[in-house]
Amino acid sequence: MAEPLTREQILDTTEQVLRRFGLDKTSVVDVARALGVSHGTLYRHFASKAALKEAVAERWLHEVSTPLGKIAGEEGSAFDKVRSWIERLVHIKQSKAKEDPELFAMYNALAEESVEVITAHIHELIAQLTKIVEEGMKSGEFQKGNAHEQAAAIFYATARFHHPALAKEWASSHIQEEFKQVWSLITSGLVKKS
Amino acid sequence: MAEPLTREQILDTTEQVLRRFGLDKTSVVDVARALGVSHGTLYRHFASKAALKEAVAERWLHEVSTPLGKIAGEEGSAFDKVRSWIERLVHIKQSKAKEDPELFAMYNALAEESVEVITAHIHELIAQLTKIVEEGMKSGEFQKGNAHEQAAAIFYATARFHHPALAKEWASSHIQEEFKQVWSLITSGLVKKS
DNA sequence: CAAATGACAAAAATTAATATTTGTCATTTG
DNA sequence: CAAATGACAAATATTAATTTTTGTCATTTG
Repeated sequence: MAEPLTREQILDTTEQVLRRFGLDKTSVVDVARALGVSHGTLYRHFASKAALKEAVAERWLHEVSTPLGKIAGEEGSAFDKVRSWIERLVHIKQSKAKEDPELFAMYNALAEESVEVITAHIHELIAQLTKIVEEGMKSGEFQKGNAHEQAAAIFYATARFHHPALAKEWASSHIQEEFKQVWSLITSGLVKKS
Repeated sequence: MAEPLTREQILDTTEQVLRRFGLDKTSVVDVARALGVSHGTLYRHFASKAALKEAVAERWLHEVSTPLGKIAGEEGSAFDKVRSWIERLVHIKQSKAKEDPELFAMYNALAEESVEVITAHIHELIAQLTKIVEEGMKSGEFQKGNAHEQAAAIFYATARFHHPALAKEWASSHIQEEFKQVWSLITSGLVKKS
């Protein structure tokens, strides 16, 4: 307690308080109380409540992008990797949503308050996918083309299964099947090969 | 005014009042006043305020499904038709959202209150698409398979461009390009043809 | 007598007074 | 003297009293 307050300590405690009280009911005073400091102190570490929430959102999104980045960095066929990557993304989002829907909704609301944080997160994810797609184009597994555009297309074509705004629909008993069908459409294409 | 009140008259006026006052500020009394009747009268035509709103939502969604149904019924190549159908769907949604975002949000909120109405609407749309896909499979334009599943996959893979929950993202300057890339991915597929 | 009314109770929403929260900064503490 | 405090004003949110709204139904109207 005599130690100086760190940014990570504040973020840990902020998350705890947010989980207990919820996004709307959490005040800076609540966070300060949980840390045993005055609320003025928090303003020496974060410029505003918005900046504090932004930092929490950023950290939460890194929990998604970090394991995915590992998959993108592995060895192996690009086809297997792109499939693992997307399936992992879908699984992370859907399992968080299923385990604790309220908490999932709260973190998403938190993230939505910080457009820039979300934008950076999406760019990071598409950059990871781009890397895999580039490999697949080089190895001859995938059709040649603009890897970044192709990666974005894969990401957006699967949005139904990982975009938080569509989380309500993940409760459907067909969602797993639908993902498989979309994935098959993306990989094989609609049009008959001549 | 001596004429008996019709269901369509009530729905027309309800829409007018909703557009003026908004979803939250519109009461059954407001609608009755605009019609020049007592609010008790409306309950002889609709079981509840929810039922009245449901009927408005249903009518609004038919404005989407009706023109699309015409495309599905036309003559011509299945490939052209599936493309026209999806492009039309995307265009209807995005232009409504762009022209009057508040009104678009209101009608969507209205529709979201009636899960069954939305479910029926989506089923109708996918049934239309299924018809086109079936033709394409018969004519040899498309790969053979389960037409309904394939239609659903096309619908869901393009959700980013027509699902109202994602309307915020349609303002992006890249949205048109992204649609083209997703469409090309869906038709040609990611994997290199041997 | 079919269609509409309007008075009514219960539920829901609004309002305005009250209290909390955010953000600042001069002062205090170790 | 760097780090933290706490008193303060302005902005925001909560609460509880008041009003409106929903839905019903016995009565009225054409």
